[in-house]
Amino acid sequence: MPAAIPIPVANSLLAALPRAEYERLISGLEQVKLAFGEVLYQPGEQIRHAYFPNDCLVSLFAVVEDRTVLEVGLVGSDGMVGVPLALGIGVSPVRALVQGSGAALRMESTRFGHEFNRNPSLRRDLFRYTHSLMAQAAQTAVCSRFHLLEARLARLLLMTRDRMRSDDFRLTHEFLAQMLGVRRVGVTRAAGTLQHRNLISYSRGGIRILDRKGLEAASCRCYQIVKNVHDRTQDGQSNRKTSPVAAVA
Amino acid sequence: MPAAIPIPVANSLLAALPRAEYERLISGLEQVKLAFGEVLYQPGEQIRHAYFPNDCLVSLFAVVEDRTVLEVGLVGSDGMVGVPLALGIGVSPVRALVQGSGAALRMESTRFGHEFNRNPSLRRDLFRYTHSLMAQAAQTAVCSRFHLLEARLARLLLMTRDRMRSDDFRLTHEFLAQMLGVRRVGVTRAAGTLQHRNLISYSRGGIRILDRKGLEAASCRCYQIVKNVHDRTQDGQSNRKTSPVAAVA
DNA sequence: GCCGCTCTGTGCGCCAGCGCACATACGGTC
DNA sequence: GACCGTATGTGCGCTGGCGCACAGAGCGGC
Repeated sequence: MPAAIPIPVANSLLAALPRAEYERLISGLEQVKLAFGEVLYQPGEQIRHAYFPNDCLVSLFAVVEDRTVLEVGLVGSDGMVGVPLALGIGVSPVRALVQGSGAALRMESTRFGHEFNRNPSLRRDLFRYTHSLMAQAAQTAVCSRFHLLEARLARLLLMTRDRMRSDDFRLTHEFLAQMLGVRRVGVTRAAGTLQHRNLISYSRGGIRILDRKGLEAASCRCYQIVKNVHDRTQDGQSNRKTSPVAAVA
Repeated sequence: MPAAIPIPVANSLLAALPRAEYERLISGLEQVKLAFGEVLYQPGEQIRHAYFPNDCLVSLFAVVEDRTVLEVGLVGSDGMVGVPLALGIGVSPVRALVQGSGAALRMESTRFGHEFNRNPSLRRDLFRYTHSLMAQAAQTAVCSRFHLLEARLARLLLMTRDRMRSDDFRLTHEFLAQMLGVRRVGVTRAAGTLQHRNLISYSRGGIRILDRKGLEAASCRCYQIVKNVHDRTQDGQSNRKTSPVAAVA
């Protein structure tokens, strides 16, 4: 795909790149459509591509056994799937699963490694994003240990909203249950309560957020904690001139 | 502390450095004694130093509220406290608390930033270590969601053992409870069972592992999963000649 | 050798979420 | 417009861990 053809880039990591670096990168990027349920990585397996979501959503799952699974990260147009590549690691520790279908740009792993080394802005932003993902995983751990399902569900819906940049999206109870590491029935109950409180409405695989503020109030603090880290580390990302890799903020 | 004076370095990250890079680093390192219970970082606060444990042990906690806390990482002589610095971040998302007193080397944050940029071997190893920590956090999340306390306790003891390089260590039920995010009484029960099975023995703040193999059998798979990632990413760390930052393994 | 502090042990009622089983409702297909 | 697959809703008994309260037991200090 020649660099001359403009590709719509909603992905913030790519959009924040200075023109020169962006131009250099774009020739290695390939536009793909990711379908719901598609598995991008399996734990322990080689990472083939880095993915930059444009309008799709990818969940990262820590896996014990095939059904014993918990979401530890959620990647939308704000990030990249494949951060281990930025750390010089070629094997994924998690399962990456497409939760909302849509478009993404991807780059083959070894090529990504080269571009990454040559592109200081990308490097800086990706390190920041990696940090934000770590914080997300850590907070998920406490959260799922201590908080009630209803609050956790609210948090998950809000996180999904932020990454989809939309108030309604397709998502079944079954799938939400997997992400939260609970039974489907548990989600049905919790979602029922939220709907009854007029915070959301849903039917057959579709969810709509009616009252964002209310949902935030119903969620646990973990939502804000993670969001704060994310906002703090991701802002001021564009228009930088110099980009020391490890400048201490 | 002049580079000429040899400091005993048990820390694997430092020990693995090529002589030249090690020499350059050592002058910025200061030896400190870390006392049990000392808090090195608080979430949201500035990171002042990077710490390289020699024979102490530091727990990383994700925090919701002051008492609502879960261990998401355990750092011994195999690693470093302060990995956000390697990602260009100056604020800690977690609480770092000294769990086993002992010696460590530390370096002031901004200086660390500079050395880190100049030192390709350190950079490579630290990125790998960062990845290993991420995997640890992710696995902790699933683990504490799904596994029984007894198995989780066994896992924690094994992880402590590996990082202390010793079969007995000082650790109260109260403290173990904090790490696991459960009541002290829960730990007392679980530890009682493990002792009754002759896998460990303990009394008043001291724990000894009697049967490592048995304890592994009693623990959940998470122990091996995390250990595998760690071993895989950390081996072949010494005697490298070239060190591309993001070589894809 | 006594005191006091910290650490460990036990009992009891409670509850969120589990596993299982089954009932209902929506929506696309032919 | 009948059918079928998928999505959602309800009931019930079970259990791991919780919160609270208190009982012993080791160890250091004086």
